[in-house]
Amino acid sequence: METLLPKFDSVFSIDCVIFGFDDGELKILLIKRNEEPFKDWWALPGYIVEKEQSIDLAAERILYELSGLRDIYMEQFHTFGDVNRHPQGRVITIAYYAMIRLNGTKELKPVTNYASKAVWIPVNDLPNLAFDHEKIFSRGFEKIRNKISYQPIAFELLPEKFTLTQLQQLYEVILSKKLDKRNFRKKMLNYGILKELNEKQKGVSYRAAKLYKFDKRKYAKLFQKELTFSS
Amino acid sequence: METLLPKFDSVFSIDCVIFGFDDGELKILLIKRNEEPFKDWWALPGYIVEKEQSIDLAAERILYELSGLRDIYMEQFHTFGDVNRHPQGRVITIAYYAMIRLNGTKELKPVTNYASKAVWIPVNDLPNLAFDHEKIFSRGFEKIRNKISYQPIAFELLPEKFTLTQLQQLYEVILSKKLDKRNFRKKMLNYGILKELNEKQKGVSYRAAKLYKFDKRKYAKLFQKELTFSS
DNA sequence: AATATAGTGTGTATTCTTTACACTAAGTAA
DNA sequence: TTACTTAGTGTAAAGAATACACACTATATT
Repeated sequence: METLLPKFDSVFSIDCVIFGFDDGELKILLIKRNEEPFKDWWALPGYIVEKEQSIDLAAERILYELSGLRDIYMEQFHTFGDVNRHPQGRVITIAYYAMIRLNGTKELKPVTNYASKAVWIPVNDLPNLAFDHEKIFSRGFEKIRNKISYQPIAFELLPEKFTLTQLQQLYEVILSKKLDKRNFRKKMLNYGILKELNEKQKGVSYRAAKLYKFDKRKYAKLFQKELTFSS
Repeated sequence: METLLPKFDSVFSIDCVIFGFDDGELKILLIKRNEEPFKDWWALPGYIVEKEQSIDLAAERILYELSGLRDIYMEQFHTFGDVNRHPQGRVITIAYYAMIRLNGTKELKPVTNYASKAVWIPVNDLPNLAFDHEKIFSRGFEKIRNKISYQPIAFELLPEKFTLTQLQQLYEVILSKKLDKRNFRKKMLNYGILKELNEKQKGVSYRAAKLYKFDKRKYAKLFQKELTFSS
């Protein structure tokens, strides 16, 4: 039966735009390529889909192989299919994004040698990237910027316990815009998806802020409501 | 250089979910397949991407070949890549959607014989579809339902001149929900993106309604504003 | 000519949400 | 104890969303 399909040499690949937040900066995960083409260039972690692997699983595998990161929930956001996007032939790439929390030092270690290293780079300070990866990144950034305005995705990027100021800073970074402190806090607290903890920030040389936790259960409820439309 | 890419027999395809609105019903474009596999089944218009064609252009071409429709602006919404979604091998499909206005009788005529015919079918009355096309359709429907709540995409589906009642009906169909007439009209008129015409509906056996036109220029302005976030 | 029918078109009060805006409180460091 | 830095807080005003009911008008029917 296979013979019925018209064929030409073609390949599917996956590229991942993985966001992290650290030090007040939004970062993405980049690898240094250790293969032609674009050997020694910076690139999004990405590789070729295997024959017997669904694209979602391929995405997980590829991210793991190139960075050592596992169990990251990624979501597909766009497929890039320009004819000449890859110098070696027709490669269509399916782009995924994820947001993860950087617990201080999350170890990055490629487990294949397609990449010589993997590092977090601030989005405001990106080097030139291989292939059309700058375009892919931009689209991914657009995606989360858009999404954050109707879903509180920011929590995925923060440590488990965070201050309201940290939360606000993250919104400001993603939206590229200053927000009013009082209104921001009022709104966030009103959503009722934050749990106030009996703990305070430590190690700061000024008044320590209260710590909060994201309440997933309440969020699930709220979000259901948000998705309905009233008369 | 081509030889560096690891290969297996694989194919990209495009599938299109094309929405139309007619007679108070939301419809999609289906074709009757004239090829194995799934010969004589209903399916979304879709086919295989050619070697030297970007996926966006391939989408246009494929839609044209299977339905005779041209110059339809389609947007990619998801890529489906389960290993066994196609019985003849590994086929990853990139799904596009569009919304178009059915000017009474827009002629549908496949120009290849991959399809024996193309027709509009109400979304509430779909037959079984080939491959995983039901899944693809659902996802596309979700997409427009979601989108309509923050962008007035409904205009793309209506004739150039329409009444507020028609507009409301379309919203109700897409959202699967009744809306309040007074509030709906107030809101729509408030957006300022409707141009009232000096014409009335004709051929109805009751009081004729005013006709309106969508004002694209004002919409562009409004939409820019919507995408910004205030403090 | 009168009437039935079916959809058009309209206003207001209430509640909720969003915005704009500036000072005091608390903790740390010298 | 003072200087410094960030945390934390309230209110008034404007705007948006909701709930809700009846008179008007064009046509078709008798």
